[in-house]
Amino acid sequence: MSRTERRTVRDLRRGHRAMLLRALYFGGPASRHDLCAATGLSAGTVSTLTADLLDEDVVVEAGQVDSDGGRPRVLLRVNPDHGYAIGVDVGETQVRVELFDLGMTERAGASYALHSARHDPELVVRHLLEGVDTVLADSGVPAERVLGVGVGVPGIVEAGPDALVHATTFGWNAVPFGALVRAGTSLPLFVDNGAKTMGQAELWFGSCRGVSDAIIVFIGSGVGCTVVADGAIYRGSARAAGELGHLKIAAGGRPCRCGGRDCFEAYVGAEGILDRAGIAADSADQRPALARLLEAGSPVLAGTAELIGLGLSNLVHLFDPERIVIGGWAGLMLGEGLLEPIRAATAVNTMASFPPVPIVLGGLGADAVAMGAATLVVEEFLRGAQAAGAQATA
Amino acid sequence: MSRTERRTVRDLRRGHRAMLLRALYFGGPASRHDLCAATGLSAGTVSTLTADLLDEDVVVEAGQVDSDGGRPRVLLRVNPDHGYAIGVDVGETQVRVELFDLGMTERAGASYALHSARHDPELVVRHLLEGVDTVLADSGVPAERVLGVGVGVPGIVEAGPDALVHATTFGWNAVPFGALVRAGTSLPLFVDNGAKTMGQAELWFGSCRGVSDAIIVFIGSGVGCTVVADGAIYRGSARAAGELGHLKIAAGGRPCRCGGRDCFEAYVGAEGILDRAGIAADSADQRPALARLLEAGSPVLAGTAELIGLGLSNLVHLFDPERIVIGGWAGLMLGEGLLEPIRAATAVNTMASFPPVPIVLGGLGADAVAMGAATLVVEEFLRGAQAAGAQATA
DNA sequence: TGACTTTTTTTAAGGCTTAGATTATGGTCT
DNA sequence: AGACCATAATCTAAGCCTTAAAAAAAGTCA
Repeated sequence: MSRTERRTVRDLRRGHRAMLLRALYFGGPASRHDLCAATGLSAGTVSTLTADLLDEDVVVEAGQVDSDGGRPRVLLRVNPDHGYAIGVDVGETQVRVELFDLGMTERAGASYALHSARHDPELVVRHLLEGVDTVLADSGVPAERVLGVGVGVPGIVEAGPDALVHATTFGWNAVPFGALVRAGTSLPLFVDNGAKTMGQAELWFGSCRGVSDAIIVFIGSGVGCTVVADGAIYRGSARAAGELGHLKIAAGGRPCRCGGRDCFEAYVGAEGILDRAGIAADSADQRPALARLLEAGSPVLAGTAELIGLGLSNLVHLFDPERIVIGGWAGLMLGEGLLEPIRAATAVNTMASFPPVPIVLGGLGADAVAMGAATLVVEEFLRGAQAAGAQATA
Repeated sequence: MSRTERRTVRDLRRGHRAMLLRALYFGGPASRHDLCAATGLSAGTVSTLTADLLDEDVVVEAGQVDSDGGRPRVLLRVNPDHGYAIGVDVGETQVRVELFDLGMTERAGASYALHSARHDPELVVRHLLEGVDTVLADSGVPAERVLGVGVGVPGIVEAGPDALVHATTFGWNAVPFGALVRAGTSLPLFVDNGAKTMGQAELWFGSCRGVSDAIIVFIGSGVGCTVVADGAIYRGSARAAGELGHLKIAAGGRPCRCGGRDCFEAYVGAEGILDRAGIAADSADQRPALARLLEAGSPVLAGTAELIGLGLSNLVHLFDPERIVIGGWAGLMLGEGLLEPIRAATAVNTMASFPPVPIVLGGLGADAVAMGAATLVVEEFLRGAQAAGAQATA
């Protein structure tokens, strides 16, 4: 039943243009000849398409490669200064705003601490807007060259212009986050779950590069995940897929902050782990508290690895991924010491007929959420690839 | 990263042709004018494409619709006799072979009983091949008009020409099922997991018609499921996705026939239910035994509904479906009396931020596996839509 | 019978890709 | 140094495809 779109002969060109741009973006500098091989297009088509892109300054030349007996090939690459993307991580402890060029080099950043029970949407939005102004000023990038702002938030983000956010841990219930931000800026806006933006960052630049079926698990205070199916993020019918944190994994009856019981997150999220170890920590203190716990050792940790493995085996059975990545600040901390037990527990709980699934740590650190949020903007750019000005004023 | 294919101007026509054929196949009889609206193509294109299809006898006229003041529209539909598809259900208790025309009307069928511990691959293949000969003879359809044979088998089916099958319950470990069948027939062959073929049948003709994100749960002796993502079946990296049966759901420690513990199937599959109720039944006797249990009532049943609801809530959290369908012979039997408790248990275990998910029973009965297997053949036909002869001899 | 509707087919125009020919650019051999 | 070769990039002619508009077909209604 999968929908196929009507296509005109011009869509071919648009599609090929996007293909070429993707190949150039992810395939580093390449000559026109290389692009023929990468895209399967003929030399003539590559030639005219690249001429367009060069004209528009989307692509620039990047030196030559000496040949051994022939005309040297001219390398091309996406112009990193053609446009910029702002990524925002709305986390439990802070709002982090970063400005990237198209090459995903960070040009400026700003952070605003949040305190427990002070996750007022208006405050968060004020921080966000101030952050945008700050990174623009610090980097000297004019606003009209910014292709958009991507935001990663906790909880479920409904589709639609208002981007309604449901985040139980923030006490947000259908907060029109998108509408609030749009009231303060005219930049194109993209809002998604933070675990998903992290997943996209790992998919594009981290431990999942080139993998087409993968799962990226985010472990912070809470737990979420990104499912990558056939190279794209799987979102489900209401953009709520991947709510790994509230999977029911055991019959111990442990209450979860979502109001339910037996949720995965209540056992293996940082808050859950600390609580099970008898440590009460304010959200801002969880990182050091977890670090101390890991250093001191605790019987809770072995059980945590077991439970994570159990959860991951469920993901393997249902999604059959090629690879699993563990990220998020707590996930990265846990992974340092517990990766082997987690791998073992996952294997034990997985049927033998499944091929063994590599489990690795995220390669981008804890900043991946903001970077991934910026990739939402770049994704749109790669799809359409209009000139920067045209997009910003649309 | 999602791959885009290079396309030539002729691919446009091929794509539009397939689009048109799909619209006609699923949209019932329609006039050329209707097809313009359905596909978005211009009248001219629809006219030439349908002319081709009529020439090739893929499509036939199906009467006229009287107009009120204008040229009457000529209705077109896919020619049901243009080709035929054979679907095979390799189940725990029998091998069922059915022959369908393109309109999915059953033209002939044959069954071969299997007995416990007699799931020898060679025997199954012999039954299958004999069944194919029988349905051809009974229906009078010449073999060269058969577009292919689709087979639904238990367990995991690896991609590749040999179609290696791993089915622990049959004792099959990497059985080259496809190779064995191909040795006995030259018809195009499609092999997939039986739960997935059933899912595709429900998606095309049953309780999931027109739904683009759904989950179809198969409950028989064991348990499996089909994940429909964006109108297509989600298969994962090794075609093993959707192994719902071996999801870990509780910490009761109940052993599963897969060798693991706490598997969903060990609790809510027919075998598991009967076992928990203290009834030992040979695979051939499970249906009547379960029927008796349901009639007599048992405290095990309420718990079963609870556990099914728990499992379904996990699916909701991870996949965010628009709808859940319960099928399979045991699922349909359980659903008659337990659908409400299952719905309630699912809702209780699902976070409030999820929209409520309708849970319904399969609409095609227990024969859906074989029908779905035949749809694998039709799916290929709709993709390429070559003439019947050309495909069979390829 | 003639005006009006609606459906289909035909026709002219414009765009796209490809394959092959041509031009550009530099190395290699004598 | 100059002729010749190899590789890269561009140009050109040919073939398809879709669309929009015009024309034809087939009825209804006054």
